[in-house]
Amino acid sequence: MASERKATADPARSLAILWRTREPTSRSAGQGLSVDRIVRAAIDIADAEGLDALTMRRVGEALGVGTMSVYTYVPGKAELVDVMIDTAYGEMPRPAVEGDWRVRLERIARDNLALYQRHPWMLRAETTRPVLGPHLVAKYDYELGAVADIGLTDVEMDAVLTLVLGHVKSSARSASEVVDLERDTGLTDGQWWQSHAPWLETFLTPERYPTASRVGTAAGQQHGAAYGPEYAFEFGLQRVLDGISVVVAERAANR
Amino acid sequence: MASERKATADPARSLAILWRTREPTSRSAGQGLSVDRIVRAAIDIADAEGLDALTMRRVGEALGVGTMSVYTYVPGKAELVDVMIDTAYGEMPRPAVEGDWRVRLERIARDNLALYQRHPWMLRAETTRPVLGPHLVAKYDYELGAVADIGLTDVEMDAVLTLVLGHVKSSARSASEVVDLERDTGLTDGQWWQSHAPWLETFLTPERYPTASRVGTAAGQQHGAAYGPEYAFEFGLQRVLDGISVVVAERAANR
DNA sequence: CAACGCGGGCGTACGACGTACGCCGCGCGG
DNA sequence: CCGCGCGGCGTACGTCGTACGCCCGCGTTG
Repeated sequence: MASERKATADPARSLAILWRTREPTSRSAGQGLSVDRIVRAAIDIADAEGLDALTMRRVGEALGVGTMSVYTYVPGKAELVDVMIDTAYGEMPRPAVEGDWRVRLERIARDNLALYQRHPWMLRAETTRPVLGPHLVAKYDYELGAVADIGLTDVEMDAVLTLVLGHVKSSARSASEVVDLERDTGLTDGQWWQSHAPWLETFLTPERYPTASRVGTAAGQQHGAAYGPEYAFEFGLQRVLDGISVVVAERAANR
Repeated sequence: MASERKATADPARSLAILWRTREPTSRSAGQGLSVDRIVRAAIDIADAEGLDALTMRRVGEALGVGTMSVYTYVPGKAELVDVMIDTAYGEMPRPAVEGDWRVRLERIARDNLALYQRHPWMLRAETTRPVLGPHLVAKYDYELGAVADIGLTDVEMDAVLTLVLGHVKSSARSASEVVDLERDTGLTDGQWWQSHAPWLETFLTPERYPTASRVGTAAGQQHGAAYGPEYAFEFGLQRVLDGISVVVAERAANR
């Protein structure tokens, strides 16, 4: 079986917790510590102060409990983060959406973007393959429903979803970087570009980098206008959906 | 100016190193330590053993030098990583490609994918906004050239590039996860899915998750056939390019 | 009703890590 | 030929994740 996975979580351990393989003992029922309380506290910390502030000691403190007590319910920090991620997926809405596949996919994209904005730490935590917890599976099932019955093969359906969600994640990451920057420097994105303008003019000269200097300036002003990442998200999303509609139309024609 | 940025690099410091603001002293010229040697050693370590193995002590050892000597040339680990990233961008090819914008963009996508496969640590390191080093700027300038003169606005050109590169990065990340998994568990991706099959059948039942179980199985078999992430990359890339061609055609018609 | 055993809770400690600080000793400019 | 500046580095501190073993109180059993 698995062996010396070191800096990374043991998927089997995470799965056991996620699917509640272990029933609560008579003792632990009621008050006292529990996986749920630990996960909730951990998510609160990460939401408020970021992944770097998420410390096992911090989690213990937040629960009024010794650091090592947390390890009674969770094998390690990596597995805790796995459970946090699945829990976050669990809080997403899954409404039945009126409209065609494009409307549904667009809705899914926006819901996922909102999730990442609510929990920016997910963008840094999801570095390894996500563990197949119950909420992730439910989310996957729900989202696949948006592209079912439009003539795609199963593998294509998966690929479409992967493409859309990948774009959302990229965009969310860009947006999150802007937020981080503002928090860390106290400058808005526009002010930041402006404060670096003299420096940029020194090195990013039109002679050396003709296209980059022109487009970079344009994109930078866009940022100053306070809707840089949002524009990239919207533009990219429409392009992706346009591209998907090409295959969908193809399949419909060949039916 | 900047202030208490803690776990993150000081961009001004990184920029100073990247653009060679400091000229080499008479003493340091010749043999001895240098930013270049440090960065080269660090990249070698990260390529071979991943970002987690990249330690200031490790870098010192690799150069036959005390740990703290590294700090003479580099203000800290975060800035070192910044310089590593820009250096990696510097080794990318920038050929003049024959063909239309689609051929050029496709080539760019493949070159970037190859970069991430050669340096998987970049996928985990590029979590904050990349520092505008000389090689990144040159790369940006080169890649913008692929979509210049096809009727897009400057902001749209930037958005197109962002979209394509975002897709490449997402795909590269998926592919890298598969490689990591194989290294850590000794199982191929297919074997891994197979070993979890009984478990999946227990929880991922068609009754509870009708679509997910069917599509997940199909996608899982695709992985077993040893081209999961590659397929997602190719499929997504063609969709993205299709989507871009829609705007391009629109612009051409309205000219 | 009493003794027991087990499991939740946790104090201490260890081995990483990044890096601040201050000391050397070499080699160049005067 | 001398002094000093700078490259090089040994030590040490604070932080992290977590292994290990102890304690105490509860639920179960005779």
